Amino acid sequence: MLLRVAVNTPLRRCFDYLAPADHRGSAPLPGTRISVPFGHRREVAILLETPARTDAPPAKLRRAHAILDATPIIPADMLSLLRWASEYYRHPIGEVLAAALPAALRHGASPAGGRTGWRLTAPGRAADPDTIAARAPLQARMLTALGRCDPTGLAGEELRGLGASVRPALRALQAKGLIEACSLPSSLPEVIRSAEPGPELTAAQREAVAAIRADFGSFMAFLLFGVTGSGKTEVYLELAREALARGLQALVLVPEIGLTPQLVRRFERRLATPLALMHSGLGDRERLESWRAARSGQARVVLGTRSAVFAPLPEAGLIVVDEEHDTSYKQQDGFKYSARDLAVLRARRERIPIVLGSATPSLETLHNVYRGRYRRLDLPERAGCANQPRIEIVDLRHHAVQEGISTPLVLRIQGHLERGGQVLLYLNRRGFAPTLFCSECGWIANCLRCDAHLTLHRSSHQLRCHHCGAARPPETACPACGCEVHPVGEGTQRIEDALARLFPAAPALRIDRDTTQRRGQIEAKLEAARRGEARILVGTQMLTKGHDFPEVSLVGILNADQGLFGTDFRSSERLAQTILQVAGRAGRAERPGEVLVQTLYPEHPLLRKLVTEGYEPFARAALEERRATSWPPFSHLALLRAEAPTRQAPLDFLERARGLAPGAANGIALLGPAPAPMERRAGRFRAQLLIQAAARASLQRLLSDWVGQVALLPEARRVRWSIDVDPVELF
DNA sequence: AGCACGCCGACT
DNA sequence: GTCGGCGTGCTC
Repeated sequence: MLLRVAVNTPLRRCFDYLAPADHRGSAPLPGTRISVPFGHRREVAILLETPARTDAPPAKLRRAHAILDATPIIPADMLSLLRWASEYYRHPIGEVLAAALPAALRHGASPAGGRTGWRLTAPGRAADPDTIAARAPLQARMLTALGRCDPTGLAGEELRGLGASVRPALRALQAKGLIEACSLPSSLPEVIRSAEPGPELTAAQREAVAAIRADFGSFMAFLLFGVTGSGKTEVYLELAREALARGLQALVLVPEIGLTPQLVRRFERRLATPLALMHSGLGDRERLESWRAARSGQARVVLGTRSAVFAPLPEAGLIVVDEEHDTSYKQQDGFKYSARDLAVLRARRERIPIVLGSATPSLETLHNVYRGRYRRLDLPERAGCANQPRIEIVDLRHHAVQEGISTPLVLRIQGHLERGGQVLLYLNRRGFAPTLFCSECGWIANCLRCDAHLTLHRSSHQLRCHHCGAARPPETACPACGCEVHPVGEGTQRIEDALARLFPAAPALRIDRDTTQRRGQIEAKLEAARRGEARILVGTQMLTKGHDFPEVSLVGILNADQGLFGTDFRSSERLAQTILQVAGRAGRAERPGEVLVQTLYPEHPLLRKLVTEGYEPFARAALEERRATSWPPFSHLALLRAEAPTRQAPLDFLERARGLAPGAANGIALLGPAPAPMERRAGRFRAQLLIQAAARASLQRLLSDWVGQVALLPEARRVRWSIDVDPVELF
């Protein structure tokens, strides 16, 4: 019997093995774990099929060590989705499967049951801890503790509190036959008895729920297009409740930064059901626990970030993707999948409805609505009678600006503070100033390893590179001419300083990656902000995603221009989404909100459209622009990237790769090779080749042969390269 | 990607 | 005489 398996390696192929010597009976099913010898190592591989014959030379064919599961660890439908994704994103199947499974399962953990722990054996129960207390006090304490929890047992972590070297003590007790490993019940949190009632739904919310409910049991993709504050989460909760009532599981995906303790508590309280959480902050053990809870059906709701799209759900009934426009759904390294796109595909294959929620949907999703692929549901009103904030543009060419804050904004801040409102200022730049500059000779503080300026961080007295992390003390004088150097531009630190001078009576709070490095710090800060301890909040992205500040009545966007003329075709879409997401923080309670957007280009047509007419007219205009210029969603992209310690190697590799591609046919254009917009990063030179195709199918046809050939190029060995299908970042 | 093999410089 | 630099080749 032959076993064709996927091994966790970057190789773009499968490997065939003979069944283990002791194997009897029928063939194992695809998705089963197989322990195999691989080179000089032992690997846990995943069975893909049991072919009748193999092309492998007989001399190389080896025997698998063991078949590890009686039933597949990956169900057939998930395995098929993953194989499809491996093909579509051109990523090696072994790594795709590895990304979809908790690492612990590749290290021999059991897919079933609860956590492993320790409990007393019969001799252990009979033993008297006091007899060993003198020579082995830790072992004695363990026996006592396990005696109290007999026969359930205790987890290793629970025993850790008893002393320093827990592991050897456990091993000694096990060797004496006093304790044994056992399986513990799952550690899901205590379920709250009764679900807390939610607010009464608005008419629009009720309509949305009814429309989606009518499609339970079949595939349909919905765009829940709800302005910020319209209560999309209430719709998700109601739908999840409906799924639970029907005995189905719900999968809720949120952006990286959106999975906050408040959101988890809200789901727990309102649904009164065990949740499985899946996010990057989990350890191997916790990840395994969540995976088990989802797979056993014990968890009825799975709440997670990107990778939760691969959660096993035996009774899947509904998928929700909140803030579907968020770019964190696209994995940026390794297996570069889009969790949002795979979620839609998963819903289609499992014949269940999927809800994509956003106040600022991606142009791709809107395009799918306009051409009838997705059904649209609107939540046009803010829940709880708050009005939409009014957005105004401040022309930076016609107003004095001190430290990045224009006079009209200063006056407006003053007004709102006097009336007791809270003010939020958004600036997508950390640090004190974007760089240090000599006005005599033009010298600029540059990173030695990147094509980037160093950012001045005054509080830590450092120049830091935000791209490679390098840091050094700032120059006191220009190294080129000896003249004085000055910080140029504004970062959040500098704004914070400026505010302290402009509004000494109003305490300000800065929230960015620099002030919230420790875990829980951001929660504490947000809580302080919500309690109104700070009158002015200054922050980056972190401040804007999903957090509510009911007392904020004025929002200032300090540097809109970065997004207006960015390097890629998505810049204006991003800017619009950022402006509206930040604006959404204003006026959530009864107070109407005001938003001021500072710009040097108040006449920019898309910005005007956004401010005067709103997101959708903006989006329609932006889509027209995309159509005219043949960018996605009116074309389909793949990006071949390469990097190496020399400038030439990536370009040579990409040039050879380009030469392997069939000539410009089938509406396919090859753009490049060209150096990346930031050519040098962390000491490596980067370049890229963009493939643009009129149709997804022709792009896939090209990639299917080409990527394999590219991988075999001798030049490929001299660079680090990767392919990104449907790239979100073009640098 | 790992990992082993292999072939040339500075140390005991 | 060996430790170890990273080029090259392989993983059923």
